[in-house]
Amino acid sequence: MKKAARKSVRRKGMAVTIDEVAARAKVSPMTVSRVVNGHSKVRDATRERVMRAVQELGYVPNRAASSLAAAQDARIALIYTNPSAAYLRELLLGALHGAARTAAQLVIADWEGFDATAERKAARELAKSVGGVILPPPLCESKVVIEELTRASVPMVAIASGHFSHDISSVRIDDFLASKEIVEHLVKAGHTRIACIKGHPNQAASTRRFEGYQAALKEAGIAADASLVQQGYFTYRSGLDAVEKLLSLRKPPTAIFASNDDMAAAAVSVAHRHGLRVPQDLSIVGFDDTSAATTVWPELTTVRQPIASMADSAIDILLRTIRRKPSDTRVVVDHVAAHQLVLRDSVAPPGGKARG
Amino acid sequence: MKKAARKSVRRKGMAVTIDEVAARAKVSPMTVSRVVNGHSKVRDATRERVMRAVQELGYVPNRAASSLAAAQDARIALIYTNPSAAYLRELLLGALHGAARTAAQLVIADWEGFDATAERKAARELAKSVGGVILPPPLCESKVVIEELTRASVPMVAIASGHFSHDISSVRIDDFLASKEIVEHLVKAGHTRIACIKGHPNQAASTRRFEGYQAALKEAGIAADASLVQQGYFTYRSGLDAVEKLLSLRKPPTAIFASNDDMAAAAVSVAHRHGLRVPQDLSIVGFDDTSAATTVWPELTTVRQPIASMADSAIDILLRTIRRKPSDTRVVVDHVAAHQLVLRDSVAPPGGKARG
DNA sequence: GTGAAAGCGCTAACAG
DNA sequence: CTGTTAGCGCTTTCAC
Repeated sequence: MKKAARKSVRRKGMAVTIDEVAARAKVSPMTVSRVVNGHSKVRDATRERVMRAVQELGYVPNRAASSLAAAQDARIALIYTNPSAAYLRELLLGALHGAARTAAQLVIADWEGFDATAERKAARELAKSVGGVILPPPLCESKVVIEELTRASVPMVAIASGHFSHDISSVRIDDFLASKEIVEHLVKAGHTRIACIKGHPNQAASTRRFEGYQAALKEAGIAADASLVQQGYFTYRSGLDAVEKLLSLRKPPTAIFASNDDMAAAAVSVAHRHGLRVPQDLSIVGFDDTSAATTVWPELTTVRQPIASMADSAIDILLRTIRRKPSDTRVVVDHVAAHQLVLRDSVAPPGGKARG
Repeated sequence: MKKAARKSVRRKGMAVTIDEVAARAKVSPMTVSRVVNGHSKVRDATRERVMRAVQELGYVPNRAASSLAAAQDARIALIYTNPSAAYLRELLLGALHGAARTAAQLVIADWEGFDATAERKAARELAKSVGGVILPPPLCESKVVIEELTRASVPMVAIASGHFSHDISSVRIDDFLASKEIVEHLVKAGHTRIACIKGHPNQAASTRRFEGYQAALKEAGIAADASLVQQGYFTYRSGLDAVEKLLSLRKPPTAIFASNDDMAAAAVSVAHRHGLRVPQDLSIVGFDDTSAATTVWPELTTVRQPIASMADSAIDILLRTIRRKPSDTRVVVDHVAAHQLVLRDSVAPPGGKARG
């Protein structure tokens, strides 16, 4: 049997290697590689033979070996500062999925509480050790971070940034349109006194969402009422305060549009504290469709922002940029994902009657 | 200059390699490797020279290359079913940290909604592709999963399982003691009508926590009152129902011990809905110290279970087992992490007065 | 203590 | 369409 595959001297485990598969399928390892990675130029019969061998042997490619060989040493950083648990969970899950899919190495870092100096230092440090960076809000608005990373020519992608800046790539939804649609949903239900809890002022998405709210009102011919607009900061706590003020108004709103689910959940809590039923006495809608939306009772009508799959896409974009030859011109992409209205149980017509 | 390091033909990136560091420090790559990995047998002077070179060049070892060379192709799976967002966030963060530290490759999978058949199939599949598995509750109680994985001799570690079973390694806290302590805290504040919302019956930790509650009461000489014990399922929603029942009692409790933070947060919400102030009219404590505890107002007094660092430890244990020579005897470890009482603002003496 | 040689498992590049 | 060659960057093994 001169067909014997290379002998492994140092192998510890007993994992199946590409050579064993190749031997079994009677092809070269290279062909196996092509089949496994879905390259096109392989005859169907060959492909099938290889697949069968893969199946029979239970072959799983060694990520370490392929990244090494492909020189795709792509380390990608995902840095964050105090997002809600539900938001970070989505972000992490999506990035992890993308990293597994592409064999990228994910580096997670918490930059909570960094001032500009610390941010600059951390960014400089980061630039030395990774090939790309994912920037969720509010870091994607940080001049300091973008400046340092740009200087080191480390590709970045802003995720859910609310707008496209031409400086860096971004993966986002159309926040304006999304919030306009959900406020229109409230209008269609018959509401005219619709309050808005704005998001954190340091984030562009907050502005977009507020503009969507204003646009929906304007198109419906509803006059803007400044007393119905409260500043929030995307946290549950800030939502508590904002709604407390709203419900203490002489003429309180019949519906509340919160700029994210956490604040909407807070609204439900305060409404109950005030003895109001949701949605009969007060309709409430959120934004993002994180798990916060389905945690509370009643479950929230909201807009789905597919954060996990956005993070996944972000990794693709980064990898594409990293693998591009340096000679290629720099490309900045703007990926706008689809949002989706999610109708649940927190909206009813005004006037105390439950929804049909 | 015949010192020139190996020429790289296929290298895409510009990352610093071990050879460059070696050249600069005038030692062999092997010595650099030893220094970087903290092996002992290196002269101090040499070590220092290498460290300086590493520093100056900004060298970061290539994980892919080292895992490949060390044949530590350790793929570790973390599978989960519907934990709360806050819980999963901690789990993910910890596992990610451990994976980055050790160059293990993390595989995350959602097994939500699998029946026994699907679980068995998935476990069999998983066994073929990973070297170790982390099992958070309730999967760590799944006979089917443990059976399949044991049969394939894939090392597992149960995390936060509530007890040690001798079948598989576990990383946990002492749930009994932890809950006993927090209930004692309630007792010390003067409460005698202390309710308990139990956790999901499919998890051993639920039982331990309930036993801790009972023990604290017994030691304080407080008679058990079955009407003050409600079944919960660790979800916010189940907490809502349980507390609703508790507060409708002719003689409602003055304090509630919820078996996790999500249910405690639900308790706060229901209390408010009933017009009760927390903690003046009702004290509430949780368990875990996830972000749910600090999201609500007032912030919850709870017991900290260091989930993230437990996940991190789990990876270490798995790796140690995986790397052990097959000839070594099988070792099952029981790692009990320290819990910690976290005093915040949700507890006051009974009788309507705020805490000093 | 330190170094030289020999791969780990895979894939880019180039033949055929 | 398929195979051959030559490594990717690191660590093991075994000399010295």
